[in-house]
Amino acid sequence: MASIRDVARKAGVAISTVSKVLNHYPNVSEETKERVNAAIAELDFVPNSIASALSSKNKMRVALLLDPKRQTHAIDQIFMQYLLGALDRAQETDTEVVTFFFSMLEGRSADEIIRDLKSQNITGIIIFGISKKEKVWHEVIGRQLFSCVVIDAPIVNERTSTVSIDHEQAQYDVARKTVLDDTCRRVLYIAGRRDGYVTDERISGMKKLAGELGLSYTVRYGNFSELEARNIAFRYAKNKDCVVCASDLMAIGAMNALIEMDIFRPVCGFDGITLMGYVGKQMNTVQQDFYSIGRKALDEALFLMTGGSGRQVRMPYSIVRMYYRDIIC
Amino acid sequence: MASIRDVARKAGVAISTVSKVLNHYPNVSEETKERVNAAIAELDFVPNSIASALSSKNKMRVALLLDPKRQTHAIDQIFMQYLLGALDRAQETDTEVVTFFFSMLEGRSADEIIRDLKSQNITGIIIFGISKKEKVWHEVIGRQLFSCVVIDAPIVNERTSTVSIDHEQAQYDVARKTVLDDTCRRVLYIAGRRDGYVTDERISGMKKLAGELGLSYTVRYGNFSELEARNIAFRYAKNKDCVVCASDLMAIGAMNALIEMDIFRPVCGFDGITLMGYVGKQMNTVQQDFYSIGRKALDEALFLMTGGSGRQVRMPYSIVRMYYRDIIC
DNA sequence: CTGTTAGCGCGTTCAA
DNA sequence: TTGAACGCGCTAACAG
Repeated sequence: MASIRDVARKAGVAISTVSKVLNHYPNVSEETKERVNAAIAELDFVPNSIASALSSKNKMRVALLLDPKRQTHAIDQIFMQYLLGALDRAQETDTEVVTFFFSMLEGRSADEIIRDLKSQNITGIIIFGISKKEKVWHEVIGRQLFSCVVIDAPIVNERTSTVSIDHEQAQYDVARKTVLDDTCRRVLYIAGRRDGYVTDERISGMKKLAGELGLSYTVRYGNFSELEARNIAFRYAKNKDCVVCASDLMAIGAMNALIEMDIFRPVCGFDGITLMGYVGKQMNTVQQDFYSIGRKALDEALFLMTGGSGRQVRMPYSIVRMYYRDIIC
Repeated sequence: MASIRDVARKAGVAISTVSKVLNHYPNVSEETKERVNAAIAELDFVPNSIASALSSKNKMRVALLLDPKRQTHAIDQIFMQYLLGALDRAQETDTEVVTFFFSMLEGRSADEIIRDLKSQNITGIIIFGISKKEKVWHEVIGRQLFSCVVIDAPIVNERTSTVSIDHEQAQYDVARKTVLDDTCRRVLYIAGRRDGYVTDERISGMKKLAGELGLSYTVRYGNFSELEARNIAFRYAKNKDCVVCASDLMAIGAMNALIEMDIFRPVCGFDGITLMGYVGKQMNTVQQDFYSIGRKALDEALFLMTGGSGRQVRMPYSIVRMYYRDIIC
């Protein structure tokens, strides 16, 4: 691998000059700039990112934090989209990124985690998925030692931004479509987990809709579990006109229960995971939503790391974020 | 953040001495070792991994390469397990890891990719999922400039190892159980993709079983698609006694077809994805398999990076790697 | 066994 | 506008 020194030699300039060209400094004449670029091209030179990170104290390194197993396995698809979006954007913006899973830091104190992160020169953290009782992480965020971006959790401070869709409105939209299509009056709403931030927002959406249309609705917590949703549907669906679920996985569970009970009720989910059926095509739009959130999260992290203040960022969402299938049985 | 110099000062030794105890060098007296460790503890010192990577030319940095969208979205769960396993092991062995997705390097030539990787001081690559026609990557591997570990693809050279389960045997086992439980004679085998490495191995397993038990079997390629499997089942399942699929997703598709046709046939899948039903519990064993493969892959990368020669590594697999459900309709 | 010295590859003053 | 020189934090010879 050619180093910056080789380039300097070949271009007949000093190392620092090459560095300046590389980092788009203002005070370099067009002529030498061209000579340097020519040398770079000829030598196939690529700056060593580690050396650069060590030298410039302000190289951005951000940690991506995922928790695949906290809620349910089946949302891995969503995390993948988050991850893909963030990594893509990281590459575009020339940002170094480190992937973590919650489990890798489990059992450690906030101090230990902070040291660990600092030792890796990490200045920004993006957290995909955090519940209300993740005490340690709330402390890490609260200390404001890193620029943090939290997805789907309303935590904002000087150095922390939150990125998410408007879950209340989204749930409202989805439920509304389901209810109106079949003129339902009694809704069974299967929510996620009590300790999840979005859970309450989604319930609010349901409540709002019920208020507007004068519906009756029952809320039960399915904890994003297919099995629990199934059991809930078994128990309550019969006297309802439709089932609205806070996740596709739970929608599958509910539907299976309906099939076994041999009754038909419209069911709708939320995430738009691919598995939801061959209808397929349009679901990809929803996948895109998660991808976009991942990208946006990285941008927001950069924003914070370059001095921006924490804020709330709302992302758009696809209305296709819904599932509905007639069941013939 | 305290640096190595602070530690040296506080312990009253030279910087290099601190470095030696940090890296567990042999020639350090117990006494100074303790003094240094005390200073480290007091100052809450954590070595800066970037600086260390820059300095020691042989610090291991390995790239994890995933391709979530190549086959089908629903196997994200498997990739997550791979990733988790590899990252966990990386942390345990103090190895730096960078996560990539195929899409991030798409369209680039082998040379460009190599430069990119080299510039990041990457010496090892773990590829989770590669098809026969990934020309560029085959070239990168062939050049033997990196220590490569390829999952589920039989590529071995001086610097390349392959890690996988015995797909032939596994498919044999799974199919055998399905066939024997219901004394089936005619099997519909829905394979994956023609360009997938494991596809042929699995078909061999099916063939071997058919030979031993004198079964008749038909092979069709479902390309790991739920929809295609569904169509195949619609077309061929009627005259068969059971359906053996190379993936759970295809098994779901096949089952749905059977339901719509209102006929019953045993169906079995392969991956053991969580979504496969509430039976659930035991499926986790299979998830473990993927996690273990991820871990093993990282170990193998380290082995190669420290001078080991490429080889084939076989991993054990759970027989629960199967799906079977009675359908009442 | 310990300390001194020289880099690793690059960013960044500060003179020139 | 350019370049020499220093330093980032650490590892790795080599002396002592």
